[in-house]
Amino acid sequence: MPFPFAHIVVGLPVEGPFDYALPQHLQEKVAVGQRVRVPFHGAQRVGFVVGLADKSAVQNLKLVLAVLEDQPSLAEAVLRLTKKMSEYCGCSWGEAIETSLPRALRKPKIVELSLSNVKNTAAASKPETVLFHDPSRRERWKYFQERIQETKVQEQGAIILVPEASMIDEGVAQFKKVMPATAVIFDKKIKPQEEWQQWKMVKEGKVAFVIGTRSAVFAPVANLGLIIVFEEDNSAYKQEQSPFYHVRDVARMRAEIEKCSLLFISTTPSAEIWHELSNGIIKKVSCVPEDLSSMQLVDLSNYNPAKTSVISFPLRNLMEKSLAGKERIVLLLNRKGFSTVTRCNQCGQALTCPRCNVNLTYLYSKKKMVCRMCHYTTAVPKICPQCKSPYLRALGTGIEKLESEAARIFPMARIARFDQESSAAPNNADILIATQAVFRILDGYRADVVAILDFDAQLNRVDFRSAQKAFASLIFLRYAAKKKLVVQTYQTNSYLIEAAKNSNFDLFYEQEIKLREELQLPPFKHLIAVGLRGREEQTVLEQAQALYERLQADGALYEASDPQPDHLAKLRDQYRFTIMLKTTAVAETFVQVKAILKDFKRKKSTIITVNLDP
DNA sequence: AGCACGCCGACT
DNA sequence: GTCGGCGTGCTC
Repeated sequence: MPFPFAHIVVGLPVEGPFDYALPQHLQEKVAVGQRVRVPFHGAQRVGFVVGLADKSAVQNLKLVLAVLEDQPSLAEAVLRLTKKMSEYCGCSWGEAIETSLPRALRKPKIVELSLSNVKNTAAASKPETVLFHDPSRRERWKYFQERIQETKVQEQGAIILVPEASMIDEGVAQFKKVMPATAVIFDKKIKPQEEWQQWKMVKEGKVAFVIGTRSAVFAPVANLGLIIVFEEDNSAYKQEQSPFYHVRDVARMRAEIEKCSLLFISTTPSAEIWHELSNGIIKKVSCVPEDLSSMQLVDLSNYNPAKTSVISFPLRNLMEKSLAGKERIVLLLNRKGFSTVTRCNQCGQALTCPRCNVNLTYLYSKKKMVCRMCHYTTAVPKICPQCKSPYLRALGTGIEKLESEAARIFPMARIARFDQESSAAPNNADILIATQAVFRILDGYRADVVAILDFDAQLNRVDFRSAQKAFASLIFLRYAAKKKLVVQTYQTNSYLIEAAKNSNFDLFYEQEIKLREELQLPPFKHLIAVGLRGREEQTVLEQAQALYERLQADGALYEASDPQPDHLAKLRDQYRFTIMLKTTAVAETFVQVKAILKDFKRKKSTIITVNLDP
């Protein structure tokens, strides 16, 4: 029986659904999950049909103008997934649907889809969630191939998620070893037209295996048997714009809705995932090998590096021996450029970015001053902009300065540098001096000795995940170094370093999870960051304070913290403050926060964002 | 998000 | 007297 009304959502941050009337000739053609063209607030937009009805409570309904496709581009399971995601991320249902679709379908263009002939076959085995813990990364592909084979045998499809586009090629190559040429690639960097072609192949059931980055989690695989997430602790899986979703969470929702298996393949799983091993929700398959390079600590409190060099004496001795044995060394220092601070010796003024207020980095190679946050670039001043004296000094060591220092200490060594802008690894360097960007090539690089010069900088960050991240990089580097990992630090007796030194994962996670519980951080409570930003510091702060008071007044579901200036309080000419909410009831808190914001927002031109578990 | 409607300053 | 500034409100 044809329905005369439709419930429709749009890709805007407005609650819906909105009711529309269906003209007679469209009633036969329209179905739930289809894209339609609708008039909305004076303009025409793409609407998504989320329901049909035989009556509506709203008077003077507008008419649906056109149906944009013959088959619904949104399967019922994806509709449910996006609905759940919207509640969980604090975005509208329409926004969630829009992010789930290829860019080509966000425009009101008419498309044709052939009907998929994929039959839904239930898997022979019961769906399960598995963590494959493989710190050496030697076993992951074998395990991956076995699971892909299984999925294929059960005539189901799979989604394979990798954190970065650079990992797609390797994934495809490994995939092809078990199944020649039947995977499709999803990544936001490909052209919209190409993305649409790939999407269509999956939607029409021509391909059942998808490999890609973040957005691939929404791929329209019809008979989904398995979702694989590589390195779920990687922060690239978190979208840093609205909707602020994390792939790990969306993958879990999807696995639950579609009753499919979920596999996390990780070197250092997140504390959130590890915590769920204890309650049996996730099953662990462990592959921790016995053989491992050694780890040596250099206690910086015994060697006064600030006065001499960022290369401590023990490290220097070790490097000498290593170089004599024709070994290859990687020195890690996570500061690009030559110097990190340029200060006037006369008035003490440091050169800062006019838009972000952070110290400008001096790039020796380009003879420029740059801001590491916003890439603001300026010429190197000859005199102090404040007092006009000519005594500007470059302080703080970046990798360019380290390079010249290493060249002075080891004049015979071949030295190369690697940072964000570098592409390939040099193949004949004795010493490679690098920032964290080197992680992406280290798997294919023979590094005998790796030394972290500024380990403490990783720990002293405000981010509550800094311990997790620091631990992850220590473990990664221990396996990347063939012989030895050297860590220069003041904190030689931290549990994190001890756990990494003894390759004791249980110790690290036990301590980390205990700490998270004490501080009531994820996974025990969720954080919702309500961020305010604007060009006038005073206005933003006043707004933040007022909003905080409003939130505080209705705070039965959550605890609200005072508005705090962000880590970078001024970024790209905007002042930023965050109010942090802690809660166990995410969806309910979002409903309340949204109600408060709706009533509050009618103030000034301040931008407010809401980010779950930042 | 955008787009319309609304109430206060410099123009023919 | 009007054009248009952005601040605020609403979208079936």
